[in-house]
Amino acid sequence: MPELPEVEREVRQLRPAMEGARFERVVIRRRRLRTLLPLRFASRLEGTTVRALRRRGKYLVADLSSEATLVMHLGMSGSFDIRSTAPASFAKHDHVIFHMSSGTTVVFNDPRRFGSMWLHDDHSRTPILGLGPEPLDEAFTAEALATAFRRKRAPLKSALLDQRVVAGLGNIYVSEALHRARLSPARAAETLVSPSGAPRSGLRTLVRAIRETLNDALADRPRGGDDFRVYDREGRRCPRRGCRGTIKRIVQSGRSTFFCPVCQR
DNA sequence: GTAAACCTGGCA
DNA sequence: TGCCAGGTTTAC
Repeated sequence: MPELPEVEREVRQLRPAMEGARFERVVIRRRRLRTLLPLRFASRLEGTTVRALRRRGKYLVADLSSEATLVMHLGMSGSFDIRSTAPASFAKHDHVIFHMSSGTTVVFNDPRRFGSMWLHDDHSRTPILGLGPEPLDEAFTAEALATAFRRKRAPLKSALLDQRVVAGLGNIYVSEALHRARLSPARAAETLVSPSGAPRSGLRTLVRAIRETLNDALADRPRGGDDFRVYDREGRRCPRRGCRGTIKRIVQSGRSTFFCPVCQR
């Protein structure tokens, strides 16, 4: 469940267990995640304290007392379990276990193993380095997006999935935000930028729509099913007031996109 | 640019 | 059995 709102929720839940706490024992049950955890991963972590736990895009970032940084990504199916007592046994896909000095045990579970972790001494070559702006930060403006979209022929859908353009959007919230902005996912990104490089009005609408979509998702309780306007709603009525359209599913660069062909242009 | 690859599990 | 899944990277 991992786009920006879900990762943010994960970070907020982990904070009480991890911030200010020390890694007492780290157990790696499977080293081969999306990347291979280095041999000394556990020993380098043990004894260090988490100064702060934060989110950057879809990454969780722990700043450590050792000056190193622990970066974590949930992939498609990763999640953290917080247990107040050390579990007697582990589930099939429990890959990494943090025994914290706070007394809680944090278990990283990931059936598909698309998630991973990195431990960096220096701040170079971190996966978070190339990320675009945080969509909920002030730096995420129509002007900033216009720079990224200028002469970009890619459809809006794939342009917004590009984490270098904006960090944290995924397949669900791109569909949701584009519907809210009444923009077609197939439209070329560059059509929202004027020849001078200035943002067109649709781009301002899009920036607002992205913010609202993410803020709504953050305010809600965890996803429960019928929470989306268009995502996974092929064949259903468009939820926009007065629109008689039907939600369509198309495939763009190998991934499902849901939209209303009537009100999204 | 898009397709395939990395994995497992759930569902028609 | 085959297809689909909220991600990212690598390879045509």
